Amino acid sequence: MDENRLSKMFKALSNPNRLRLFEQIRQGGDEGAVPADARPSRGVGGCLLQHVIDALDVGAPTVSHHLKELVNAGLIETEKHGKQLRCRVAPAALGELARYFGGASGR
Amino acid sequence: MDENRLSKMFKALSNPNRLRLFEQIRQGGDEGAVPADARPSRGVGGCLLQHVIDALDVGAPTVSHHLKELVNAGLIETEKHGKQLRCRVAPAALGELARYFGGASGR
DNA sequence: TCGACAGTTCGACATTTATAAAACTGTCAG
DNA sequence: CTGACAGTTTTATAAATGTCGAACTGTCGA
Repeated sequence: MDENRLSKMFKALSNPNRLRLFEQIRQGGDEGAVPADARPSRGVGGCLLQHVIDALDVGAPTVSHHLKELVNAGLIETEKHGKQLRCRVAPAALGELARYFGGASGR
Repeated sequence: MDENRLSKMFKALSNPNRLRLFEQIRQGGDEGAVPADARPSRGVGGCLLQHVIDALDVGAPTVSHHLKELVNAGLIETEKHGKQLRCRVAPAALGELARYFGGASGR
C-alpha cells in the first residue's frame, strides 16, 4: 500500500475530534439520538452529519472541515439526501488498514 | 481502546517520514545492510537506528525527534547496546490497531 | 586520556493545522 | 416567494509541527 495514502489516512485520524467524528460515523451515531422510524435506511452504518455535530463539541464549520479531510483520505463516504448529509465509513479503507497492521494478507 | 491513546498513535504515523521510520524498523531494516553475523540477536525484528538514519533522508536530530514520538505513542520500543540503539515494533500496539480496524475482537 | 562516533537536546524558523465567526449556497415547507 | 435549516466557504489567528544546524552526552578503541 502506498506510503502517502497511508500517512494521509493516519493524519486524518490523528486529531482527537476527527477521530471522534470517525467513530461516531462508524457506529452510525444515530442510534438512540433519533427514533428508529425516523431513520431512513439504517443498516450500513450511515448517519446524519447533523447528529454528529451535536455529539461533538465543536462548531459546524469545524466539523465540515474535518469531514472533508476524512473523505479526502478515503475513510468516509458521503451522500446528500435533500438538506441532509449521510455519512458512512468506506469499508475498503477499514480493510486496508486492518491488513496493514494485522499483516493478514498485506505485506 | 482509549481515544487519546489512539489518536496519539495515529498522529505518530501521520508524518510520511515518521511512517517510513516505523516501516524500516518494522521490517528490521538491517537485513542486507549488514552481514548476518554482525547482527546481534536478529529475529524479533530489531534494527539499529544508525541504518535507519541512512535510509531516510532527514538529519539525525530529526530522526531522533521522530523516534521519540513513536516510542511515546507506544509503537516502538528501544534498547541501548553500547553506542547503538536497537529499535523494534511493540507487538501489542500492532495488535491493538489491527483489532481496532478489523473489528475482530475489539469494539 | 583522547578522539571518533551514535544519538540527544537546544534554539530557531517556516509551514501546517485547528478552530471560530461571518457570510454564503442549496433545499425544503408554507 | 420567503423564511428556516443543513452544510460550506472564506478569512483570520493562535498553536502545533517538521526540520535544521550547533552544541552537548555517553561509549568505545587506541
